[in-house]
Amino acid sequence: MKKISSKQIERYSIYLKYLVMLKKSDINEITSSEIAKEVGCSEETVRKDLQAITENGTPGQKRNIDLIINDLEDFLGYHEKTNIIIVGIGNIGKALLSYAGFKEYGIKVVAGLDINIRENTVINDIKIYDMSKLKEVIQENNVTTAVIATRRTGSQALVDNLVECGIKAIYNFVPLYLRTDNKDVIIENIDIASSIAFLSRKSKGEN
Amino acid sequence: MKKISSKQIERYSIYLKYLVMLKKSDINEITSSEIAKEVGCSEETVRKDLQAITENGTPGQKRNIDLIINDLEDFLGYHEKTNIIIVGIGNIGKALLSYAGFKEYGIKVVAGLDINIRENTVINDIKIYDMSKLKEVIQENNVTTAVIATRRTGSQALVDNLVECGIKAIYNFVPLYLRTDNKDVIIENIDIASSIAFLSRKSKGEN
DNA sequence: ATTATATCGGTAAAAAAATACCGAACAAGA
DNA sequence: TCTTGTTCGGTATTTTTTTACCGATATAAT
Repeated sequence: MKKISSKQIERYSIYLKYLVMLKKSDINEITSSEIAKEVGCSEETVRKDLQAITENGTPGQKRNIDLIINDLEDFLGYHEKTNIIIVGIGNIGKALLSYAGFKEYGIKVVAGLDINIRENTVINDIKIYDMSKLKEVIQENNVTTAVIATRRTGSQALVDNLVECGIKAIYNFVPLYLRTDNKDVIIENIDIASSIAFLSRKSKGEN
Repeated sequence: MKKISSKQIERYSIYLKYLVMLKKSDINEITSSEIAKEVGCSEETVRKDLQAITENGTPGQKRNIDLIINDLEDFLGYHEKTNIIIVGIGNIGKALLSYAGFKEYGIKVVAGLDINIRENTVINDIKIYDMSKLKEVIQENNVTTAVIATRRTGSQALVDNLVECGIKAIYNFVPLYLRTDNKDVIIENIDIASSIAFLSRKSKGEN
């Protein structure tokens, strides 16, 4: 299979949302050019994107939306059941524990972790454990994906620890660039405040 | 000034975090190749990146970290004071109201907004208003940047409304692809759950 | 002072991504 | 059945991004 660029992946997610929306309006077929128009890229780009992950359309015929949606969801991993843990139960951690949006992407938060946790803490039906239980929680739940939202201090050590425990994917809300030498592990660094600051600056023009 | 690509911008943010970390260890000078090694890109890329936003270094001499940090922060907009509002005070909205990370990027949350708000609601010293006050709040605080974290329903209409009220930058946590035809307005669509699902799938290999 | 070392910035080359073009194929209507 | 209109997928072109090369220059050691 051909390599798929990150920009392509972003577009997939946009296509999907658009198609799902159409589906709700009982529209069942669509052409590449219609998608292109909505998304704001060229018709050819859409075709090339779709060719990479779904079966070819028939010339002269519109594409079946259900089929595309299914293949997009497949590609984006929504059909897989994903167990995750959330490490760091501060403001963001708590919000994620209660976030309703996970379900439809197949994500289940199986546990939260933090330091200084009282016994039997539960948020939104999710049990919160003390950090000392980290390895246990990961192994017993067969988790390979972790979201971290701790303070800066010790976050790189936490990453090392998570990798050690068998975590393969880390979604990082700590405003630091965290990394690992382990090539089997992916880390995605998110910095909300930084992104907003830059977005704002960009909107003010002086680029 | 030359055009700066989005990948470049990502790297800037990584450089900055690395340099700030070094600074804390009382390191004051650095070479492009050292940065490259840390970040995992080529030495030439780092130089080209830096050339675009900071003054040239001197051959044979290491670069002054403070200088680079300052120019990076400038470019990324951290030195500007940015007022923002948060629309939609659910889980994520609340978390953002209490998020400590904004300050160091020059961001100040001046108000929250949602429907069905009781009079005099305050969270983390930030006043929460009813949506009916939207225009008022935006204009009185001279806000041009909004974060939205509402439900899906009506979110596109909200965007249209925000644009109407003079908002120029929207950071969107609603899991929909929201857009505007106004070319002066930038919208950045974030979908946490989708990103995590895809990250997880990617880590499991079958790409 | 001279030489060795290592960095610098600019340009050129390579790689990757987006876009445009084109003949072929299917559907619909005459 | 034949014609017209529209979409399809593959290839070619352009654009963007990354990487590599190169002579020049500053520092440090001899």
